[in-house]
Amino acid sequence: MPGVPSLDRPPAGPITSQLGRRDPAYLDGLNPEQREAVLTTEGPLLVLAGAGTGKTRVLTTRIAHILTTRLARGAEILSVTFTNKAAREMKERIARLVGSSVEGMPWLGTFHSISARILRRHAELVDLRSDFTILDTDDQIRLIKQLLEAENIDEKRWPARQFAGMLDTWKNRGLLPRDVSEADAGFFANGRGRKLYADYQARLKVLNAADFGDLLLECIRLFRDNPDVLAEYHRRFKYMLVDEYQDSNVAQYLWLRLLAQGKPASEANLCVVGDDDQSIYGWRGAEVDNILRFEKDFPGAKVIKLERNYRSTGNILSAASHLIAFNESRLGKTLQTDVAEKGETVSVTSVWDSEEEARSIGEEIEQFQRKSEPLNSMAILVRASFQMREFEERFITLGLSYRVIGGPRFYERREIRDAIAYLRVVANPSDSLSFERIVNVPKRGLGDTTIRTLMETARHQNAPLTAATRMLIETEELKPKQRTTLRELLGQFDAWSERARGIPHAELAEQILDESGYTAMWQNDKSPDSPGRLENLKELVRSMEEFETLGGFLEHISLVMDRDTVDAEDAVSIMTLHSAKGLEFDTVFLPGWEEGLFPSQRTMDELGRAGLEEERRLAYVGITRARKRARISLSQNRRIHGLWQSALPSRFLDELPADAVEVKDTGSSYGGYGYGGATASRFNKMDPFESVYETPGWQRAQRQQASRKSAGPMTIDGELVARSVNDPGSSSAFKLGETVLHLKFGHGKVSGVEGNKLTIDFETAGRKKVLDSFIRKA
DNA sequence: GCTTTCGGGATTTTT
DNA sequence: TCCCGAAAGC
Repeated sequence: MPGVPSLDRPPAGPITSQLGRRDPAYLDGLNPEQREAVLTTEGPLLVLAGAGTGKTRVLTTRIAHILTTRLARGAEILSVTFTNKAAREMKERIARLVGSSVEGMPWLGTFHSISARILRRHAELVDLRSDFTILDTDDQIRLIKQLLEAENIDEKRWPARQFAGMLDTWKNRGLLPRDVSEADAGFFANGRGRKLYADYQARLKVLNAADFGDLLLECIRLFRDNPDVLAEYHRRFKYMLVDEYQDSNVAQYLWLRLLAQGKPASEANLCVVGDDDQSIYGWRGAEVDNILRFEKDFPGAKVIKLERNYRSTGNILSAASHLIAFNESRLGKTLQTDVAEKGETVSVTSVWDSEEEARSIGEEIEQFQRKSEPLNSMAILVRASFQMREFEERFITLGLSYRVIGGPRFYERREIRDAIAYLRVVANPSDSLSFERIVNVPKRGLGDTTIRTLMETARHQNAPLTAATRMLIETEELKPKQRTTLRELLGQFDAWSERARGIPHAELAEQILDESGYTAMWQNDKSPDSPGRLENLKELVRSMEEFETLGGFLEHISLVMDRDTVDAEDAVSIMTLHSAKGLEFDTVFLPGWEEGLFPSQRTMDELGRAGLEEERRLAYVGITRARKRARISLSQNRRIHGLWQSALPSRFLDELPADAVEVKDTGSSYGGYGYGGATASRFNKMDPFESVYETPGWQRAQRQQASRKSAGPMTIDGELVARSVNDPGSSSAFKLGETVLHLKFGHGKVSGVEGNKLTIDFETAGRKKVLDSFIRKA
């Protein structure tokens, strides 16, 4: 192991000096704070790592340090991440540092994969068998639908999706059926929410299954009810590390606390790393509070702030820091850079509509491309995925290669889930849900009636679906045709299970797909996406080869829903702000900075001030993704759900520091009479427009104006929503030739009406195209 | 049992 | 506006 310090050093005591005269190579290049975070191995430690401050480096180096100084072996370190991607990355980096394989770190993984591992070992203690199935959202919803039907609950009125969402929320909070308050559960299906939850859990046990939430909850139950088991893990884990701690939810917190209880809280060797300013998953149950109160939970915890940013230019950091400072609930960090160069200013560009936004960003990208900037170094980060389409369309026209990150995941595709269902039944014939999924896929002439009979028998006999089917085909209960079909299908499954022992599982999968008629089903399908589906199936078989056993592959599938898109092609990335966390690019485009879209109105409605702060953190995440250039844009008009809506500039724009920001105006690009300047005004304190339209009075006026128009536009936080141009009942209240007043452009005469878009000749500003919601009669 | 049509809904997303 | 998922028709 060249370059790695010898393994027989004495355990590290307080900091460097005892490590020997010369520091080990892995500490090279760490700044003092990072180094301290690595070397403070004993006791609780909170590392607050701002964006781009080398968080992952600290984590991996810390583990490398523990390993090389022999404080613990790999198997004695618990290190938890949220995503499989992060876990994979850490494994790779530790391997690079320590120079050996990572096989020795069995407890590095996500909360869920580690929980699954623990549960399989002690399954019988939580009423499961060790081969329990892990349900994903899709399975979960199918199961809930069955329950709703059994309870005679109208699925139209009480959608299974909604209940799945509630279950998720409860499980995130660590609530069992008995803990759910009536108030919480009561409204669903007229007070049957709690019973449904209990029924659902009972059903899971019958199916020998656990959903994602259960992986954690059952683990918590296991630890609480079996102190001896918990003690075993206390002895095992000498060091615990948690990445992205700001994203942890209540259940994960409880899980962690139990595991940390082996010692008094003030002595726990627990290191959590995170950034309260990057907590963007509150809507999914993450509790920023976990990180905010770490010091209370673990008295005497050391807190180390990493504030030196190695990623972005001064202007970008200044913009991000200035913005995030508007949040009240934060621990407070300030990013600093050693680089004297401030770099390019952050630009804010106002455009007429989202089409122009896509066009101008496309042009800019082409310019960069001409200057030999790789497309890989550029990204477009949007708030909501519907914004992506406009860019895709534009880039296709331009012939600009792009890739969409996120989006429908590979393992969620129908053909993949079907194929997996076949494999699951082969691996575990009592997997009723999977059997049910594919029993009539491809179509085998088994309808509702047949399947219902199967399920009822299974319920009466308290047996898995396959076993029930086996029984039924020996009776006269089914029609001869169906009986034969089922007998043949079961025969096929028997044959496959038999073969599973003899041949490689990838090969087996191929045979199953062919012999079941599944491949043929898509080959005969004329729809345009069937070739893609066949391609995906091939890809699935290919990816199976990487696994030793079928079981190993299926476990991976259930827990690792992401797929590495190792895409060599040079392309611009398009993704949501959420999926951009943890990534970085030279140039980042941030479109759609408009009130209602970003910050999202819905978040603010649902979570109030906390929601606004989370949106602001999202903006912070977005800006800090940029190394050299951040380009913000906003559109004055946006079509959402087919409705034209006028938009006000995002309040976040006001929170950017004037000296790091440059306001551009492409108003002219809309046929020469674009409605530009409104944004500029937000940075120009002389302009009356800004001061006026933000006052409560102006907003009230707008609201009144809105309510006066019958069936008129809705009000969004005091802002008028533009009406559809196509809506005949909503032609503008303004007439040609009428004299009007615009808050920015002053007096003018209406020279054109097009739905609620008006062309107006202003006395001073000339001809402009504006929305009527910005206009008052003079 | 399979295909068409209608209606409702429409952020962010991992495991 | 557009897409997806459940009832009606063949």
